[in-house]
Amino acid sequence: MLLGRVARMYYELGLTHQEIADALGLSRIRVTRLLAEARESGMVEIIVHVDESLFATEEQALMSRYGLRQVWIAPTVDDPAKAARALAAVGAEALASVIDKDSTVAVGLSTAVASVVAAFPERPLGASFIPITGSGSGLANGANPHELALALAQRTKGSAFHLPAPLVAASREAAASAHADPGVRDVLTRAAGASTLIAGIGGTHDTRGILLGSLGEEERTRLLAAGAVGDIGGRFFDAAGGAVTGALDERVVGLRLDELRTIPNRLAIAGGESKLDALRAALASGLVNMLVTDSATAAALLA
Amino acid sequence: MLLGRVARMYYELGLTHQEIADALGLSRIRVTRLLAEARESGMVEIIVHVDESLFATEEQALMSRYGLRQVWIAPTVDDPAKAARALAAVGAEALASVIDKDSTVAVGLSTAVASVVAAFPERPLGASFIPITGSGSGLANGANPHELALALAQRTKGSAFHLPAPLVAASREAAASAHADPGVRDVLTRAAGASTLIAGIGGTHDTRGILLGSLGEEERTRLLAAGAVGDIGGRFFDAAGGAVTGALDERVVGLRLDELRTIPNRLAIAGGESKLDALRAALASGLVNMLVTDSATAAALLA
DNA sequence: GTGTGTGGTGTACATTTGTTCATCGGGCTG
DNA sequence: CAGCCCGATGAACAAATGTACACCACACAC
Repeated sequence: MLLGRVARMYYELGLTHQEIADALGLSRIRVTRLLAEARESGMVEIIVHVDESLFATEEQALMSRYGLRQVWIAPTVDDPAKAARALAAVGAEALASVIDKDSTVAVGLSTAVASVVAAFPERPLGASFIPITGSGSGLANGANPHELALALAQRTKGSAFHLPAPLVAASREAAASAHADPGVRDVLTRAAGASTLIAGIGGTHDTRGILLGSLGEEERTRLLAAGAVGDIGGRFFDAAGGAVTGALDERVVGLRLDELRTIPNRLAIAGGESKLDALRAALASGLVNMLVTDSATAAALLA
Repeated sequence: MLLGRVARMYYELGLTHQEIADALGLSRIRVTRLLAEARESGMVEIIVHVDESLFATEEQALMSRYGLRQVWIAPTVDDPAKAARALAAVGAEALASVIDKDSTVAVGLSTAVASVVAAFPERPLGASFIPITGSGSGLANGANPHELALALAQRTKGSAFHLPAPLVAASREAAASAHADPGVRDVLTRAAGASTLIAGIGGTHDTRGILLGSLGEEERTRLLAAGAVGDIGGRFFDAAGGAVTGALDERVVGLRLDELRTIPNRLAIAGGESKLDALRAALASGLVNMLVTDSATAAALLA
């Protein structure tokens, strides 16, 4: 109610925060916050009436080059925080355009997906969201797949599933027994039967990835030696898109790459130079068939 | 094209003017101006999803008190310039909601109408606009009724008529001969047959009105002595809404009050204490049946 | 009661946005 | 060709907006 008054006074009547505050007996800062809330909540909708995309030609080129269903490109910006936000905004747009109320969406774990979730507008699409991996134990908040699924479900007034298992179990036996749990089994089966996958792609060039950052040095060198160039949901793959198996892989709880491939719409979100090798492999091998990236990465993928 | 890129980068991706400028090789100031243009041109649309009006109860009260078809109220603000803009924004909304492509709109001359025109969004409604009075000779620009009609026609991709005559002729004979001109006759007949009237209301308490300000002291006292409390399009009326005739009235070129009354939708835009008496008379006598005003004036009209 | 957090609030500051003004160049007129 | 006007441009400034931080009140636990 107050929200609506403030929003209309600002956006329709062009008053300043201060003037609205004076008129309504609030503090300016309060008005500022109410306006932010009004935008967040979707009460204020800003539409730019332009049909064609910002990078229509590059998107077209990437689609035909790698046989992709759809590509979205965000402009590359210097400030990394801003770049992530821009990528996330485009990613949110992409996700929103791909899903509808009948969609079941498998949700991967990555910082890119996390920021897409944060940028996702509240809109009653009513889809279901299912994590494709277990949760990290001591991870920073917002970086658990079920948190992401839950947040998406809340924003779309849809439903979320929870995968009660760790992302990386302590041993291969522990992982096997987690997979054997009926609840886990059920959720993973649902995830494999999803209509859409949204996932980030981890690179192997730096140690900032959620998973890679948590591994020991030894584990990392073993992965690199096995030819790993990147991962989706903790499942590493090589330059040809083949699964990199081994000790780590056997401890991961989540869908395998061959299971992911059964999902019809597979949307990857990734940008930046460190992801290039991983992206090339994932795209060329058809691991994903839709892409959200930034313009510099797009150019590199086309070169 | 550039406009669209800039608008999307700003509103959809949340980049700052500076960042967009850097990315596109423009100066920041240029981006600022492009964004202003994008908003002006309607390329950027901002919708606040709130059903009820800001002052629903007051609007309802005014409607039943004076038997009006519709009332719109803008918040009262201290800064007069801002207050005028807020009133104009609400007035533009009101006008836009009242007319459609089949409307013929009779346009009165007043500063309030002029600012509504300035605030009117570009939208292809395609109505016709017809001035109800002649044009002032030496008036500041933007304050000629045919300029207002023309501007409205441009913004709605509609058509405008021109009334080639002075607002106040030099003598009653000159006014009569102007009225006798077939072109003038024709336009005034069209105006009288309009579906909608939009007009400001002039008060008699200060000399800032477009018309009143141009009159001599003697003329003014004569009007006041005759009981004039306000005017619409140069036609003064008394507290009962009756026409104030006399030397000035005979020199005015434009529709008479009884002719205005034949227009079905009669929308007045006026606010401020100096207009109160005029508004009361116009509303109570049914001279107008729709009103745009500010909240303080609304409260005074209800008291 | 005391500690401890949590949500809401405003102050002070940093950043972003908008506006004014002087300048520049290009085209038109005399 | 000079003179002039007009629109476009950016620099410099003013205003508006957003954010980090400190504070307070309240609730809850011990």
